Amino acid sequence: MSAVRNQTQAADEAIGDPSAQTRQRLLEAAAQVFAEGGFRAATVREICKRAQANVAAIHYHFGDKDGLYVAVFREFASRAQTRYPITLAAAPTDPAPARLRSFVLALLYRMLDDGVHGCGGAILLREFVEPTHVLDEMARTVVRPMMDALRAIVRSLLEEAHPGRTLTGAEIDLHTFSIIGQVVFYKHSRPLLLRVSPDRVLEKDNLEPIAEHITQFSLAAIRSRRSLGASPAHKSRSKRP
Amino acid sequence: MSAVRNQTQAADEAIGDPSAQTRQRLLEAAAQVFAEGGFRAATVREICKRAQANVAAIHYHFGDKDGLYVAVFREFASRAQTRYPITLAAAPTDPAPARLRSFVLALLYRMLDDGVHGCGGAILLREFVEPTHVLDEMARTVVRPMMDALRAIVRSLLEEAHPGRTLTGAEIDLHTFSIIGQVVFYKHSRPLLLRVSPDRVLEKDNLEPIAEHITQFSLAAIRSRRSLGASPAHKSRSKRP
Amino acid sequence: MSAVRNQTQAADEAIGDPSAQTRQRLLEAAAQVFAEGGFRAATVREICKRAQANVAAIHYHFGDKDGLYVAVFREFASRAQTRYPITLAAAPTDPAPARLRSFVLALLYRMLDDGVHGCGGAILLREFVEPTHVLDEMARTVVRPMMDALRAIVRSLLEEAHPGRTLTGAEIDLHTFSIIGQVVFYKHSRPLLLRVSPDRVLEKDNLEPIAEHITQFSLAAIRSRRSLGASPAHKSRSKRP
Amino acid sequence: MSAVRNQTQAADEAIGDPSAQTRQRLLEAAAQVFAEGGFRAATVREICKRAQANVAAIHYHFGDKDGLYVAVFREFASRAQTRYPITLAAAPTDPAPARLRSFVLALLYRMLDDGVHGCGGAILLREFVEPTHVLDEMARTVVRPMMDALRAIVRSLLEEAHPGRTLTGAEIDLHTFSIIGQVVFYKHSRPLLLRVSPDRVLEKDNLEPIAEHITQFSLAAIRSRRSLGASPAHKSRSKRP
DNA sequence: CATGAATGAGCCTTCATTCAT
DNA sequence: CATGAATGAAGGCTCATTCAT
Repeated sequence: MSAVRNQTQAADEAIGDPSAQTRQRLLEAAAQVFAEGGFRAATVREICKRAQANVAAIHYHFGDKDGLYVAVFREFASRAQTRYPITLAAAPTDPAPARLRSFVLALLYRMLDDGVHGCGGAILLREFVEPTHVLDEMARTVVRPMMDALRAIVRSLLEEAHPGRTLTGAEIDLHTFSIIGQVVFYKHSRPLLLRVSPDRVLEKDNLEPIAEHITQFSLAAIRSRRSLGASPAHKSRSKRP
Repeated sequence: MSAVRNQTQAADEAIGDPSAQTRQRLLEAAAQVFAEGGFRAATVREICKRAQANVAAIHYHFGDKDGLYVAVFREFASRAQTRYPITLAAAPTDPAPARLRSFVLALLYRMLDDGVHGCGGAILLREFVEPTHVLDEMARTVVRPMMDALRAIVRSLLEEAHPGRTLTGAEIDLHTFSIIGQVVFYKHSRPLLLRVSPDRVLEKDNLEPIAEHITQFSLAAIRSRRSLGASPAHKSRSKRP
Repeated sequence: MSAVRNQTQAADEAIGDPSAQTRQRLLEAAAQVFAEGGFRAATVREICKRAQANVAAIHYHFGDKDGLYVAVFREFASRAQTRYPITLAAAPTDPAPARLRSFVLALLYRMLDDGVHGCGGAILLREFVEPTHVLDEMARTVVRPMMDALRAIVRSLLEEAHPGRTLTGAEIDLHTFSIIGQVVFYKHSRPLLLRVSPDRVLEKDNLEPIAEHITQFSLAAIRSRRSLGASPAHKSRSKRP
Repeated sequence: MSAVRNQTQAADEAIGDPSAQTRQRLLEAAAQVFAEGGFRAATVREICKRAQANVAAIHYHFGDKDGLYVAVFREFASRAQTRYPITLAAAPTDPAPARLRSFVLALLYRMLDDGVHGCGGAILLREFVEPTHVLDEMARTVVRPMMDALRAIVRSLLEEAHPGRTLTGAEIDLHTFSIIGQVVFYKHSRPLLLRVSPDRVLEKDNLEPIAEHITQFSLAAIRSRRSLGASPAHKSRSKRP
C-alpha cells in the first residue's frame, strides 16, 4: 500500500508524462472492464491487457484492485460533474420551471453519456446492487448535493402552486423522488427497455423529448390542486371530492 | 448436463420425496446466497452448506451453477406473480384511477415483499446490471404483460383527460414509464436512499402513503391540460410562458 | 477454513483409507520441503508435486499452508515423543546418573533421527530463528516437560553431591542448561561442524561416545566441590578458596 | 553484475562521499531487515525505504540482493571481531583457567551484543539453519580460529589435570564442544528460553553470572578424574560405580 | 443415489530486477 | 550517476466441477 503513488503527485504531473499516460490508460481500461462485468468479474489481467500494461502496473499505481476501482469511480464522478454540472444547470435566479427542466436535462445527459464510454454510470449502477464503501462516498459527494438541489426546486414549485400551504419534508421528498425516479428509470431499466420497448431506449436523439415529457409531467403534477390535497398519511386513500 | 434431472420428473414427485426436499432446500439456500452476493460471489459450497446438502447435489439436480440460478429465478418469478398478480389487481371494469392505484400498490408490494421471501427482487435487480439470458425470459413472461397492463390503464386515463385527441404510442409509453419509474425507484435506489434519506426507504409502514402519492402525482399529471400539450417531437422545446 | 477436515476424524480413519494416504503423503512431502527451505521458501506447489497431489489438496486437508505446517510439526513432535520418550528413558527409581545418561542419549537420538527423514528437527530449529505460534505450542507440550524432567535429575544429583545445601532455582537452571546446551550443540551447530570438524558431526556411529562424554562431563561438573561453591551472584567472580 | 562497484574502490572513497554514505545506510538498513525476517522475507524495497535510497541503488552498489547479504555479513563479522576479539581475550601467558573465563565471557558478550548493533548474530544464526556460501567463509575466517583458540585452552587444562596422559583429538574436541555448546545455547535457544524460563534469558545483568557458571562447570568437569577415565570409544559404556 | 476426495484453472498479489530518462 | 516506472515470474489460495466409492 505504501507503494501507491500519491494522488496529488500524480495529478500534478503533466499530461505528457509517460507515467501519467499509463495511469490513464489503466483507468480507462478498468472503467470498461468494471462496467462490463462488475468488480468481482473484472480481472486485473484483462484490464492490463487492454491498457497494454503489465499486471504489476496496477499495484504500482493504485495499490490493489480495490484502489483502482475507487480511482476509476472518482475519475468518472468528477468527469460527470464537470461536464454536466447539475447545480449550475440553471441560474439560481431563473424561474423554478426552467431550473427543473435544466436539472432533468443534465441528469439525463449525464446518465447517457457519463464517462468517456458511458462506463461511469454502469459502475455506479452496480454499486446499487452490491454497495461497497465507494457508494458511501458517492452518496455524500454526488447524490446528496444533487438531491438537495432538486429539493430546492421542488420546494419553490410547490410554494408557487400552493401559496400559504406549509410543506412537510415528506411531501417535498416524495415529489423529489417522483422526479428522479422518472429520470433514472431510463438508466436503471435500460436492459429491460431494450427487450420490451427498444424504440424508447434513451438515446441522444430522443433525450430532449424525454426530458421535456418528464418536465411537463412533473410540473403538471406539482401544480395540480390535488398534488398536496392528500397528505401522505393514510386517510389519503379516501375518495377525493 | 445429461445428468440433470428432468424438471417435470422432479415436479411430479411427491412432496415427501427426500430428493424433492433436497431440491427445495437447495433452491431456498441458493436464493439467499445469490441475493446476498450475486451470481459470481455465490459459491456452490456455501449454498450446499446452508441447504445441508452435498457439494455434488447441485450438479445432480440442476446440472451446474448456471442451471441452479435459472431455476431459482423461475421459482421466485412465479411466486411473485402468484402472490401479487398485477394484471388482476383491479377488476377490468373498475374505473381507470382505481386500477392505477391497484397497479402501483401491487408493484410496490411485490418489490418490498421480494425481500421477505428470499430475494427474488434482489436477483432480478442484478439482471438489470448484468443481463443474462434469464432476463430475456423475464422480459417476455413477466415485464411485458405487466407493462401492457399499465399501458392500457394509461391509455384509458389519457383518453378520459383528452377526449378526441389521437394518442401516439410514444405518448403512452412516456407516461407509462413515468409511472413505473416512480415506483421502481424505491427498489433500485434503495441503497442510495438508505444513505441520503433513511427515513424514506420503502418499508411496510410507509408503503401505502408512497403508493398514494405516486398515484395522485401521476393522475394529476395525466389529467393536466399540458400533459399532451407538447408532442414528444422537438418542437416541444419552444418557449412556454 | 471451515473446509478443513476434522483432525480426529482424520485420525480415526483406517490407514488404508485413500484419503488418509494422500494426507500422509502430503505430510511427508511437506516435512521435507519445510526442512529444506523453511516455511517461507517452501511452496505448496513443490510439496504437492512431491506428494503427487493437487495443489488444492493441501487446502482441502489442512486449510492453508499454515495449517499444513502446524500439522507437520505436531506429527513429528508426537513421533519423536513416541520413539524416544525422554521422561521414560529411565525408570524413576533408577539412580540419578543412569537417568541422566538415558536423558542425554534419548535427546541425542531424537535430534539425530527425529522424524522419518530427520526433518522434524530441522523444522524445529527454524522455529528458533523465526518463531511462529507453533513454537509456543512446542515450548508448552514438548520442551517444558523435557526440561522439568532434566531439572529433577539435576536436583537429585546436586543434592547427592552437596547434602544439606539449599539449592536455588537459578542454580538448578544453570546446570540444566549446561547439559542441554552440550547436547543440542550437535544439532544447532551441525552445519558449522560439517565445515570445521567434519569428523565430529553427530552420526549414528559416534552418538553413544558423545552421549557418554556429555554424561561424564556433566556428572563430574555437578559432583565437583566447586560446582556450587560459587553462587550465581556476582561475588562468584572473587577468587575461590 | 558488471555494474557492481569495485569494493576497494568504494572503500577508498572519502567518508563524506554521498555515494559511500548511501552504501553505508543501505548496509545498516539491510542488517536490520535481514535480521528481522531472514534473507527470504527481506525485501529490497523495505531496505531501500529504511535507507532512504532508491530501489535501484542496491543493484548499483551490491549487484543484487545476494551481494548485499554477503556484504552485510562481512561487515558485521569484522565488527564483532574488532569489538570482542576472542583470541586476544586473555594474554597467552595467562593461566588456562583465566583464559577459559575470558573466552566464555567474550563469546557471551559477542552473542548478546550482536543484537545491539543490528543483528549480526541473528543473521549468523540463520546461516546455521539455511547455510549459504557465506557460512563457508565464516567457518574459515571466524569460527575455525575461535575454535582453535579454545582447543588450545582445553588442551592446557586437560594436560594440567591429567599429566602424562596422551590426549586424542577426539577428547579435546568433545571437551571443546561441551564448552561452546553451553555458551551458544543461550543464543540459539533464546526463543525457547523466553517461553519456558524467561528469567534465565541472557541479558546484560546476568551475563557475568552465567559466564562464571559455565567456566566453573567446565573447569570442574575437566579437572575431574573421570573426565578422561572414559575414552571416547565404546567401552566407555561399561558400568561405573 | 449420494458422498467425500481430488482436480486444474485462474485470481490477486508480491518481488527482484531492469530500463529509459 | 540516480531515479521512478515497468516487467514477468511465481506464490498462495479459491472455485466449480468430476471421479470413485
